[in-house]
Amino acid sequence: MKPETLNFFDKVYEVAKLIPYGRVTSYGAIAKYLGAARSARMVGYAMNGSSGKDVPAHRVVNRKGLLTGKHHFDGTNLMQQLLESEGVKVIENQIQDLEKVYWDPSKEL
DNA sequence: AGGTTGACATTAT
DNA sequence: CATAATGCCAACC
Repeated sequence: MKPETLNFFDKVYEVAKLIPYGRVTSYGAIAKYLGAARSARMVGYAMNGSSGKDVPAHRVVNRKGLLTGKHHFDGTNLMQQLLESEGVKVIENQIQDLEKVYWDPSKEL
């Protein structure tokens, strides 16, 4: 039986799960890796269904390194807490040393 | 079956 | 160089 929508979303989940510990990536990077470079918005949309899955959505941020999606999390600063817990410095929803923790699947993979 | 929305990104002013 | 507006693709209602 089909649990849920098996499509672009699942692909996004797969990549999100591949994000190394203490590392972050941007929606556009994942989208590009999937071949949908212009579907960056879809990636974030897909994360909406990440709830209950093994997808570390807290490791996915926008191109600015800003935790734009923290609004969708359970708590208010939950996302930031998770990132800091992995060694990623986050101040005011903004990731510090983004260039250090940035992980591009298209490059690393 | 169609219209609107969306956790972004890019291009133009 | 900084800010603003539009575009994209696919899913959701």
